[in-house]
Amino acid sequence: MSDTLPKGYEPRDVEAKWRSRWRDDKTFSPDPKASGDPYCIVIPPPNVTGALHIGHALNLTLIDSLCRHYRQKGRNVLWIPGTDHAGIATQNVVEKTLAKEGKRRQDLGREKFIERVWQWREEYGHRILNQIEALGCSVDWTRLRFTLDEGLSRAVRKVFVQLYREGLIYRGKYIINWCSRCHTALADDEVEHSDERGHLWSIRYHLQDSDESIIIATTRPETIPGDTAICVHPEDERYTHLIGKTALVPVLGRAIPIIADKYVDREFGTGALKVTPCHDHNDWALGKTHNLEFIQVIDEDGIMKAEAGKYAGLSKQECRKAILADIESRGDLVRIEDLTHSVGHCYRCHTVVEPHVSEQWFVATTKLAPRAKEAIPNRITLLPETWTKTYYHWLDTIRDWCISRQIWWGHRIPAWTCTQCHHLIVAEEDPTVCPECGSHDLHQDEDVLDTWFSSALWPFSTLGWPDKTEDLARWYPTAVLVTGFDILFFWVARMIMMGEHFMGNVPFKTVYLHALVRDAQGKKMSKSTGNVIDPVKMIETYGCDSLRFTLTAFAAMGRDIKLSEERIEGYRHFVNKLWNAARFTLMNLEDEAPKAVDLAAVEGLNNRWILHRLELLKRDMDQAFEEYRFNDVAQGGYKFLWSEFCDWYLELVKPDMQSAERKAQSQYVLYTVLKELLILLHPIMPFVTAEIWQALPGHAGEDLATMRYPEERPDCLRPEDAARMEFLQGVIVAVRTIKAELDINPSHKVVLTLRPADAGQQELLLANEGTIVTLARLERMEVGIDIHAPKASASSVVQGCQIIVPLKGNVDLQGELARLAKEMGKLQTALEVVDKKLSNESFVTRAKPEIVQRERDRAAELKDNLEKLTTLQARFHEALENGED
RNA sequence: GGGCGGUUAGCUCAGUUGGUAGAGCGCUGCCCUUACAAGGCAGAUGCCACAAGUUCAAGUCUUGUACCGCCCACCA
Repeated sequence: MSDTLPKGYEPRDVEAKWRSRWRDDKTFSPDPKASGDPYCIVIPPPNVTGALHIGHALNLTLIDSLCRHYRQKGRNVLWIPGTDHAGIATQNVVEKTLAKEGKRRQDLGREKFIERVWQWREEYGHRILNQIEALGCSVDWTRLRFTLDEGLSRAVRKVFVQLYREGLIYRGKYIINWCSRCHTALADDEVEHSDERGHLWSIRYHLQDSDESIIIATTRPETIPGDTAICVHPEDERYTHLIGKTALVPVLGRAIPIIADKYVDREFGTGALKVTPCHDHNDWALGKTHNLEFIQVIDEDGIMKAEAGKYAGLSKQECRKAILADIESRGDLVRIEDLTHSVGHCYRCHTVVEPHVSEQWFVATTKLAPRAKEAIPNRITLLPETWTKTYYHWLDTIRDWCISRQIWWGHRIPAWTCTQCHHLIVAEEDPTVCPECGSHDLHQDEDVLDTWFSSALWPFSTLGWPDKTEDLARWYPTAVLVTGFDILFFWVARMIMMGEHFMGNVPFKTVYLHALVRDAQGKKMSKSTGNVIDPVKMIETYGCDSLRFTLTAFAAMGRDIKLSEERIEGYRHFVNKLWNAARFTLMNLEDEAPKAVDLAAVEGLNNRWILHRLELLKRDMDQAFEEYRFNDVAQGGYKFLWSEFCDWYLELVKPDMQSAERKAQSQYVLYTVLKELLILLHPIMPFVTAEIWQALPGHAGEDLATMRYPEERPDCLRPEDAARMEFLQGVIVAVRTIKAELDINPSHKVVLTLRPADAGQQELLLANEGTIVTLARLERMEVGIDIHAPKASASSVVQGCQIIVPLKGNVDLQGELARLAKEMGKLQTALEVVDKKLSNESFVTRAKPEIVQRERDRAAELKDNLEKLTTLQARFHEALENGED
């Protein structure tokens, strides 16, 4: 006996031990020259500001299980870790800490502030990395990257400059989304819309030199000073006579034209619309097509500008009040209605986003979109497939991507303006002199790039691009991208665009979009709702493997995960089960590894059966990984370990351990099955499996993470033996059921009489007498096709074999009658169903012959079992009436 | 308005190519059988949302309906 495992599994110590071993040994740092097909995954880089949340945990667990699995399969696996500088988010965090000191970033100045952010990152930016490690991720720490590190910054510059030269990056004055709190432009998809209750004000605009007037409806009266037109539908009879006339802006009295455009919805409001090109996206478009005046009245801090006349200097909220009061006092406020309308908010700080006109940089994604669209499904497999339509739709309706941000933390835009001649220089290296006028007085653009700009380069920049590195040649394109569907547009689509453009090839061959993790009620987890499950806490409480197994078991493709702590607790039992199965195994092995035997020729139905099941499991799990059916991977392992290995095989093998002739080979089978099972489970639960592995005789000091997937053993596939085993299981279960249902104590040893259906069954039963006696807990058993049995017996039939348990003395005879009746009833209805099918002429002629045959076999068996039970029942009645036997 | 998903046991969900409905948790009863009481054994519970269609055969394929959820667009 070589029990070196402690009685209880202690995840904390074990996990710490293996984490440091994997780190110190650089176990997951592959050599690009090593053999094996390349398999690379880049981490979706978490924000440096971030703490590991349950969504990361799911994402990283799935990626890690893939990496570990394909490493076992002999692929040359590289998983690159890293973090994202997260421009706005990080700047916000550091600004908050500054605010506690009573300072603003402007007080420090740009340079000092950035220094401060780096300093913050040095201190706190590693938290998320430690958490990634705590989750057991097999990343290569020697290749750790950061979106703002030196190499990636070079990549960003090169990309920017090239796109600029190709005309795919341009600068221009456009209406963009402005967050006045973050003080920066936002891309369209950084704006989150939500419905809010507001008001719709109907306001009368008087016509110039006329008594006529027109009533418009608006939700934002504060923009009235910026009105430069009124627009109606060209076919709206209420207003056709006014088209071309001139109206006056309320209070300010400025003259504006009344124009017509089909864009106007006649049903909404009054059917007349005020046009404020500088403060509304649609009005901007109207302004462009109708060549209107552009008057900006709200500045980037939300303060009314001089153009707003008497309202200048007011906040936009104050202005709204003031202008409404003025309009009302003139009798031109016609109506106020409640209105629920959607309002855009900053995805970072949730401040209401203001449409704002300013000079910004754009990537012409409209030009890059077609190739990215066509990549799927031709060069990239998108899973689940259902996202393809959504992806296409987004690319079809895409607008150019606003990439400049008016913040300090990020990649500064490599563009300089000559203060002398205003020449614009875009260059990879900082220029010192203006090529036009020779001036040295150059001013770099103040803006930085959208964080997602550097993220878009992640799959090749992390591999060393723009240098021609060995890594890049070896591992690009990467194998698969695993991420949440919420960043399909932010990130995935843009990586495809950039990969195609700069590498001439897609960045990954497969995209697997996993679900969102929700709470038990299906609500999104959020700190404010207070329904978050903290993975770090879960790891501490239940162990990392429990958490990982739970997440994997629920990761069915295309479906959200509803998670609760109870489920994690539940799967901890599974970890424990594995641990104890291993302890049992070790207790039954010697100090040395058992001597190998020819597994294809091994004796014992138990051994042949479990080896057969193991072969099937190996195939199934491998296939499930290939198809990203993570839930099936987990379920397959669960079922095998618990329902087959523990519930049956370990019980079946116990007698062998007392048997001189069986012991040696059963020890080897037991050892082999456990070992291979550990390998199979390792990708999902790396720690507990690694710990058990090194405790196995012959494997001391070994690291399971470096072991290969078990070879197939086709000789061990024995469906006939599996069927025999199932028959024996059926017999054992039948006896247990009789005992349980007739309130016979399970430990009460009965004499079992078996009347097999044929010689084959008889032989099988006799050959496995020990097994049956032990597992059914018998005094002894008697076998014979016509063997005598007491009439006062409980009975059952399994595959035609009669199971007879004598009911001597104080037993519930009525109970047995009821039990028999119930069992026969079940058989009866089943038989009726099958008979009905078989008597259906068209079924017999049209269904596949093998299906028909199966039904016939089934009918025959049901009929046979039913007849036998009927006979047994008759005997039982006799016994009741006439006394014993 | 456009798109997508869901509806299966009390709860949470699996159900690959159509061929006898499954798991976990929970529940009931019995059992401390020396790996595990975080356990073992046995049991109960389903008009697979509704309707029509295709088919010998539908949880599975087609169409429609209802309810729930998500995404995108618009919202003066």
